Amino acid sequence: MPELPEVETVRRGLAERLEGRKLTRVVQRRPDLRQPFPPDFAARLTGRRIESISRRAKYLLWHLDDHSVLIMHLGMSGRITLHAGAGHAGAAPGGSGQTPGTGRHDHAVFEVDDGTVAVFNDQRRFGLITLTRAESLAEHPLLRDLGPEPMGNSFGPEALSGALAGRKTSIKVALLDQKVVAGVGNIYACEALFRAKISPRRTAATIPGKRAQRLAQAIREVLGEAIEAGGSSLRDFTDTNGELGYFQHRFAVYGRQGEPCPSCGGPKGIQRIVQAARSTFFCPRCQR
DNA sequence: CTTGGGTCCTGTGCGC
DNA sequence: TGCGCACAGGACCCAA
Repeated sequence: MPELPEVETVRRGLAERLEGRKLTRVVQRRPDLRQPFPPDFAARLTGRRIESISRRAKYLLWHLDDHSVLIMHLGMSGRITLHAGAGHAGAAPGGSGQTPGTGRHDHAVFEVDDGTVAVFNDQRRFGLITLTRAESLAEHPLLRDLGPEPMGNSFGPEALSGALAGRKTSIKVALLDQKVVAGVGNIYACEALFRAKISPRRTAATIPGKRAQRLAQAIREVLGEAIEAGGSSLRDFTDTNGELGYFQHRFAVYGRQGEPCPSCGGPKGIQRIVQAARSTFFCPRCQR
């Protein structure tokens, strides 16, 4: 589900209400997600202060006051919601009236010292939660091979064409490789290629020069606009308050097979193909 | 090294 | 109404 813009939207919601707070209660409700929780998970977190919450690619990083870092990934269906403390008499969003954190797919619960409760929910359990040390964060196996942050200074046309050099796979499949650029997923790969007018079927290595410029620019633009819109909500995604994102209304191609191309209006319209077992949407007339 | 395919898991929507 | 299949914002692991 969540790609970079959705994870960034969640990060902002969490940071606003959890940074500076102390974890007073942590509940682990099953032994594993995509991988096992670390040993003594709840005990190692309880009493720790959350100093900051950052993001790398699609990973959320909770930096704690003992130099440990809580790493979270939302997989395809993960979400994190915040619920006001019991004394605050606010309707808990998405909680359907019951105690937050007790739902069928609520896998971990984090309560802080003002009573706010963060609930990690993941229907498909492709997400993960683990702990590491701040000193070795960059070398963590989950993070060490990630490519540049697309919104950062180390990403641009040169970095992109460098990462694509010699690769015979299609540009669409290459963009999903987190080593090429970190945080792009299926939706934004399709949307960026449309904006750059590049065919998703084009061989990745044939992108350098002007195409790499257009594509790097398109990736930054589409991700930036999606972050501003609070991400995209197709089926499960909500922000930490249970609110939907609205960038899905601005998709040019994703999920729009058969509709006229918003750019050329061509007769065949938007096509859907399958690449590496994922749907790709594009306009064969505009994208070359 | 790259690449393609299968896999994890639950849920929904469609055609028959 | 029921059943089976395709598909869903991701990313590992393994064989070739």
